[in-house]
Amino acid sequence: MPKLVSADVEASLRQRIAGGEWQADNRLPNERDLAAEYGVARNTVRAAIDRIAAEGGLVREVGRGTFLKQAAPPDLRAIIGKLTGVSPIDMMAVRGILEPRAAALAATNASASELDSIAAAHAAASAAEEMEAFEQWDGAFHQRIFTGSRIELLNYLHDILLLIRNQDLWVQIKRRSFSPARRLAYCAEHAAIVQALMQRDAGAAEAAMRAHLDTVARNLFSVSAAP
Amino acid sequence: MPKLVSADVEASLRQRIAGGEWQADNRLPNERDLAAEYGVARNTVRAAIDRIAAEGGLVREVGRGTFLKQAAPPDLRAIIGKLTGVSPIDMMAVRGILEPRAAALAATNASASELDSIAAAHAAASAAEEMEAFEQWDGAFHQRIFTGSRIELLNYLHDILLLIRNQDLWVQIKRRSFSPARRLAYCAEHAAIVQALMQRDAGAAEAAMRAHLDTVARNLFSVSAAP
DNA sequence: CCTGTCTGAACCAGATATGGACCAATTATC
DNA sequence: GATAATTGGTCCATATCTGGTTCAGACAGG
Repeated sequence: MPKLVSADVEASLRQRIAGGEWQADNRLPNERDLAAEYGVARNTVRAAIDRIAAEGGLVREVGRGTFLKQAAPPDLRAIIGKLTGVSPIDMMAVRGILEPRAAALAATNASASELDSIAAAHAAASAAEEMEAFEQWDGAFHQRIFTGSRIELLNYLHDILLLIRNQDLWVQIKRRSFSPARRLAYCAEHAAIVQALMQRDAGAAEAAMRAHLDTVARNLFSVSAAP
Repeated sequence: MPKLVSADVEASLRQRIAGGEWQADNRLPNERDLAAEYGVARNTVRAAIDRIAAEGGLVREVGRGTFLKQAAPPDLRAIIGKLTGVSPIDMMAVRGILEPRAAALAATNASASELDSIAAAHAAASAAEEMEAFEQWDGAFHQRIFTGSRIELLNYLHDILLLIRNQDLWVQIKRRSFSPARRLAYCAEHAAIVQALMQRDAGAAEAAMRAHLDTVARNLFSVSAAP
């Protein structure tokens, strides 16, 4: 039975914090008292507090105590939960902010092999006949541009956007807007981006990406797909 | 009839998992307890769990236990893990991409009350003497600009950035770079942003935000804080 | 007899918990 | 101002809990 005690303590503390138990003076009981209260060793309580404090919800000060931060930080899980309900309009707006800059950064920062990898994804997408295969390589193309930007965090944010993009509702929207003619148009725009990247022309890459996203947005939100 | 015992255990376990018996903490009883509960040898229980785990429904961790694998998709978990290790340089690069655009959008999209709320956060930050209070209002100031952009997804992405910003390591970096003189400089730059927003001047808001982030980045990455 | 399953047991290695000690910074007390 | 008490920070040796592995033997069915 007595196993993963610190996880239990952690859960209990989180609950009590959320319940406002110590909001009066923003101060938690000291570690020794908490350990006694829970009937566990101090190190166990410390492990639990460590995990909560790592997320920024608590501040510890030697000789003073452990304190609540005034504003509780948003929980990542909750954020992700909200992300699932994001509208396609918002999605394209954010892509319109991130991707042109990512392309510009990739033009200057990407290694030669990264550029090759981007070009390869473009080639594979161009060769794809079916929508599924095209979608996959299109996703890889954009992903690799983010990788080429050499900004890790930017890459992670795009991972999150990809999660949204792969959700059912989004997939349906994409399917409705898909047509062979549009696929060809996308490939031509991709080619322009690749060319700009290869020439290390940041401004051109940014502009080409912006034009591409404009096209995608226009197609996504038009009433029906062209025949 | 000692036959098909492990199959029975397997079926029972599957049923209990599906029934949500252990969803509270995602954790199954340990193998020895399960064996005792079913009146069976531990090896038998292990064989049953082996088959369930092979399908990916369970994860076993030596020394910890056997857990249900249902929570977040694995790629999401990976993203969460990576987010905690992001470098400050990356962080500022991404802020430099997102925030000026958010400011521009807020200049055109924010409601009057949202603008008031932004101005209020600026005023509170200006009035704050201690670093902690200033940090809090500074965070609120930037957060409210994202809210004013009226792009939900942008707001969520900033939540994620805030999460990183509230982590221990990041807090230490900020503390090192903090000084009263710099706080005053930040407040002056905030004032310029607020003025541009109030005048609904998207271009000026974007430029003011960009200048502000440049200052912040320069201060963060300089060797030491000014006296 | 041979095969497959279950039993009961032992031991391993990794993760966690314990109980204690000492340190360093802060605060209260004299 | 000196001293003591309080509090978080760090470390350690030890114990316990957990899944991982192996083995010898029992037993049923072909």
